[in-house]
Amino acid sequence: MSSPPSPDSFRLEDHVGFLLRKAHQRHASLFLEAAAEHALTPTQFAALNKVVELGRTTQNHLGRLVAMDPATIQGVIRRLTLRGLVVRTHDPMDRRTAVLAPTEAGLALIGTAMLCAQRAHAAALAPLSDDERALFLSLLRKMG
Amino acid sequence: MSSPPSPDSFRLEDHVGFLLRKAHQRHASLFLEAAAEHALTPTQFAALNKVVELGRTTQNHLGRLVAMDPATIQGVIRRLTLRGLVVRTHDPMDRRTAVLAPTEAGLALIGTAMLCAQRAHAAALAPLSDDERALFLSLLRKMG
DNA sequence: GTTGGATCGTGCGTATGCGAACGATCTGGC
DNA sequence: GCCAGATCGTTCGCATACGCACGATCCAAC
Repeated sequence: MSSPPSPDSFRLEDHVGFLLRKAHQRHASLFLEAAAEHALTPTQFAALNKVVELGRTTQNHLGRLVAMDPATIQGVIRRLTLRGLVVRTHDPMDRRTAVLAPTEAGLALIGTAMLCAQRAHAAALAPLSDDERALFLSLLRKMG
Repeated sequence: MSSPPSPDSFRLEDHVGFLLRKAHQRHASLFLEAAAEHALTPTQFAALNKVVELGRTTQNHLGRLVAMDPATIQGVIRRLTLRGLVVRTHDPMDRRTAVLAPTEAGLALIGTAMLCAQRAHAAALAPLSDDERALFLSLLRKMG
């Protein structure tokens, strides 16, 4: 039934990938603006937020929770550690792992950072009505 | 009314930014799998697709259409040029610009690449019903 | 206890993505 | 004709993002 793709029928602007890329870029831009005072990226915030929530985790485990592969989470944690927001220790029971925990500075930062995240969240969803927002979020969650 | 964010009330998993990042990653992964035969990234496909559609464009103009800033589109076009999918010429009327056009190889590739893109599109939307897909896409478009 | 497979973190290479600064060029107003 | 400001493309630096290969370590089965 569907016609084969051709320069005439194919519309890049109707594709999920393209729309997701644009929406993601837009949120990232809004987040960086909202969190400019902390110079935190959305990725760094996600990682720091999870470290605070868990109190104590393994690096790879954290990565799985925030959807970052081991190579990516390594760089993110390195930058958070350099800024003194997270500390890395070692588990004598498993010498492979890097155990992460928030520092005082990390705990002090996360509160206002959450406010920035919520501003970015609201700004990104601004084009939608309340009903649409709830719907959009539930559909996004289904996309897993 | 809303309580201040705290480690208790704040849920990263409910935030647009986090969900958008995950959904975008998922689509990118599905696209790379679907287009593995061509070794095309979603970004490269978007750029190539638009070059074919337009036939002839300026580099920055193309970048605006596919939502890539000048620094990004430069690298994307360089890689497409190196692979012989796009040619860069110059407009004698405006010697600042780089005029882009698809090559024969680019035109030959785009057809099957579109099929790959549609497979990735369908796979990414697989968790949603038909109605949900249409709804999700329209909401995504509103997010601008 | 040894060993084979799994897991952890790291390093490298490559591809987006963007801010900032830059030289080259065009354009409008004079 | 000239000049101020805009536009074009490039470069650099930094931050995700991921595949791959690697050494170190753990664990389970024997």
